[in-house]
Parts: sequence; structure tokens; C-alpha cells
Amino acid sequence: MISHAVEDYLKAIYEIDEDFGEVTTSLLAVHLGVAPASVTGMVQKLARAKPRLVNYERHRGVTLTPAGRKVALEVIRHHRLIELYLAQALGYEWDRVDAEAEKLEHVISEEFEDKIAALLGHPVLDPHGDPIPTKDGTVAEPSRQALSSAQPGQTVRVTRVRDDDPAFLRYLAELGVTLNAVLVVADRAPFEGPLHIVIGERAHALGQSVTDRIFVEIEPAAAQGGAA
Amino acid sequence: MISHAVEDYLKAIYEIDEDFGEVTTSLLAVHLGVAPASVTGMVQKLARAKPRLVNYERHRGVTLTPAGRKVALEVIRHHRLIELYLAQALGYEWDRVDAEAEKLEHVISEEFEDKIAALLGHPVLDPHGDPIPTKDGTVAEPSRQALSSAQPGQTVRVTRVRDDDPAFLRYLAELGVTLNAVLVVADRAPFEGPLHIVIGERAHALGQSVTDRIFVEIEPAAAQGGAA
DNA sequence: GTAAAAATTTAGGCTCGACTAAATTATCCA
DNA sequence: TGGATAATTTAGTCGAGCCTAAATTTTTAC
Ligand SMILES: [Mn+2]
Ligand SMILES: [Mn+2]
Ligand SMILES: [Mn+2]
Ligand SMILES: [Mn+2]
Repeated sequence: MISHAVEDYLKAIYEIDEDFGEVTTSLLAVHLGVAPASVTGMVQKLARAKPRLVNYERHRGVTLTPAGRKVALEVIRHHRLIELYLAQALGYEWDRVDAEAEKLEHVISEEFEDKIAALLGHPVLDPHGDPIPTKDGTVAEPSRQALSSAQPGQTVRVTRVRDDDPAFLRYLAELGVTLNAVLVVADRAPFEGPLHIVIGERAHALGQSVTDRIFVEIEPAAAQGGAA
Repeated sequence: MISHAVEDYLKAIYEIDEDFGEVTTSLLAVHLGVAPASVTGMVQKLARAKPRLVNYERHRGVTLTPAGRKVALEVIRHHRLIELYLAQALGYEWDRVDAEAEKLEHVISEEFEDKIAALLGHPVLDPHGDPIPTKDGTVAEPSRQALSSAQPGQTVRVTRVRDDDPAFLRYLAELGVTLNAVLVVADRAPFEGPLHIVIGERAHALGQSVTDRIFVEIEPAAAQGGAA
């Protein structure tokens, strides 16, 4: 039986690997809100487990084994399906779903998972644009092009946003930056200055720490621009 | 912070008190699937907690304090709301809801509780006819008249069934004994023999261990009886 | 009223997952 | 390239919640 703690470790390893390419003790400690020494202990246990769940060498970081990855993807599937269910079926705001899903992901049954997946029409993306792993363990690539890398003049569509900070998500909602929102990159101030964007009728200047956490797809050259 | 284990103990104490009038170490042990010695240990801890959650004297059993009762009713509200939500919103069978609710009851937020309560129209009974405690901690009396105590000739309406045994619940469903089903008590065989009942067009003979776990309300004298 | 049986509690121990403090190893930088 | 700094691991503890075996208390039955 795999504990909630182990599930959260494996999920965290998967996610950190996606974001940073390497998974260190201290990144895990920060991500999980736990002391570094606790991470070392747990990671050693995961490496000793049968079947082995991670590969681990002292001071060299951690990677998931196929068995560990399978568990991680199951938990992530739960998490993202639940997030979407809360948003669609229960009317949750997109900044409130993560905390709830963080707990529910560990306790729902296969039946619950299947029922909400069917009810949602076997969705592919969660409310923040993250891909939902399939039941057989495949995942689409998450959208990776940051808004901060878009060029002035480009029209882009929001495909994903970082979902870890509720205040950030509320700020985006206020701005009108929701999933699939289309926006025009107006201008970039020099020296890492703010990026000016236009959403619908409204213009905003966004700092880099914001535009780094919004991911977009460039829209094929469009002929529009309704500045009031 | 109150742990899942403590929540389950307090809930069990409440439920055993409802069913037996007294709560002993061994009843708790059976109900929770735990060794008697474990119950003693936990009960001592609950009695030492601040605020005190149970009253306890060695060898004399256990009762809930107001603080303990409050927690128990919150957990039971969660449990029964979740059961009903699973049945109504997700199409669960009534024999599958208990196991799922047993885990979910400990992790849902107030927001989740409020959302499903609103969505269900602030229901008063769970899928098995058990009363759902209100948010402010009041509960209706559960229906207590066992079908086994009904008299031949009486027409009764099913108001509650014991929900702890999935096989029993499936059997009832097969029989047509669902909540609010109306049935006629045809005859009682002597010496605690089976009770003959008629539901719609079908007649069944039910053993005492079945009729003890079905609760009914006597219907005002009705003029019917369609024996095929 | 007492002895056997049943229920309960005590004593001691285990696993899990966290912690702090101290030791060790890796990295960086002058 | 060595020494400071940062990252990581080791060592030792702790509380929660369970267990078994043994002791104790209560209940039952003669
Ligand atoms: Mn989690
Ligand atoms: Mn998400
Ligand atoms: Mn429970
Ligand atoms: Mn129920």
C-alpha cells in the first residue's frame, strides 16, 4: 500500500523534473514544505522499496523509475481530473481547486475517477491548461512557450498558467487572463521591463514574474486590434 | 488539528451510542476493526485532550462531551452528504457510497460541504434514510421502528435501512426494498420465523436478521393488496 | 459467595514520517 | 587550488496509531 506521503513525493519529483530538469533534495524540500533531512530519508526509502520507485545516488539527485512514474501519473491524473471537476461541476474558482484536489487525489477510488472522467467527457486539460494523463499512463506535452518570450505585435492565445499560487491566479482572472484568452503583445519595455498587452478592450503592463508564468501559443497573423 | 483516526473514533462512539445506548471498548474495537488495546489507548487520549472529547472511566465505557459530539456530528454530516452526493450526482449504487464516503469525509473542505449541500437542496436524509446533521449541530431522530416489529396486515413505508453491509444493501435492492418503498406485511411465521411481505406484485419471506435492519413507518390504513 | 470466563487495561514494541543538530560532501570563487 | 559556503546526509528523537502478550478487573454462573 502506497501512503499519501509517498504519493506526494512521487508527484513532486515528476513535477520538479518537468520544470527544472533535475530533482534535488532542496527543491523537493521546498516543494513539499518539509526539512531537507526528511527528504533524504524518504528518498532513500523509495530507492529501497520493492519495486524500486526512484533511482538515487547520494548528492546526485533523484529520478523516477517506471514504477515510480506510473504512480506519479496516477496521482496527477486524479489531481487534474478533480480540479476540473470542482471547477465545472461545483463552480469552484480556479484558484481554489488546487488545495482541495491536493487532499482528494489520495482518497478517491477508481470508480470515482472513472465516473468524473466520463461525466467531464474524458477531458485532456485541467483548469490551468495542464495535460491530464490518460488511464494507461500517457501524457501530452504541456505548453511551454512563456508569454515573456513573445514578440511585440504577436497575437497569442493563453494555453497554460502556473497553478501553484492562488493570489497569482486571482490576479490573472481580474486581468481577464483566462485559459484560451486571446491577447496582443503591444510593446516590451527595455531592460526586462514590463510587457504591455491588450486583452479585449483593456491594456495592461505585466512584470516578468507574471509573464514567465503564463504560457501561450502564437496565433496565426490575425487582422484585429480594437483600441477603444 | 484533529486526525482522521480521532474523527473516526468520535463518529463510531456517536453511532454505537445511537444503536446500543452504551459504548464499550469491545464494541468500538469491532466497529473500527482495531484491537481492544488500541481502543483503550485512544480513548484515554481523547479523555486527556484539551478540550476533553470524551468522558471515560476505566471499565465503565465512554460518552462524548459536547466538544466531542460536535466533531462527531460534523464528520457524520460530511459522511451523509457525500453519500447522497455520490448517489445523486455521480450515479453510485447505494451499497457503494459508504466506503467512498468513509475516506472523503475527512478531507473535504467547508467549501466543498457547502457546495454539495446547496446543490442537493440542503437535504435532510442520506441514501439509507439516516438524518443528515445540520451545520449548527442538530440532528433529527432516526427512524427506529424495525420492520420485524410490524404486525400482519399493516402497510408500511421503508424509512431507513442499515447501511453497513453492502451485500445486504444489494439484496434489498434486488427485493425492491428501497427508501420509501411501500410494502404490506402479509404474515409472520411462528417461533421467530420469516416475515412474509408483499412489495408491488412480488412476495418475499424475510428472516429476522433482515427485518431487524429495515425501519419503517406504519401507513395509515390503506385499501389495496394486489396478489398476482 | 466464589471460581471460571469475559472484558478491559497495562506494558512493551513497531512503523511511519516528520524534526533538529552535527557531520560530511560538493561547489564556487579568489 | 584551497578555503569558504552551500547542499546534503547522518544521527538521534518524537508523536501518532497500531500491535501482541500479560495482568487485572468485572461479570457470570454455579
Ligand atoms: Mn497531495
Ligand atoms: Mn492544475
Ligand atoms: Mn472515516
Ligand atoms: Mn448512510
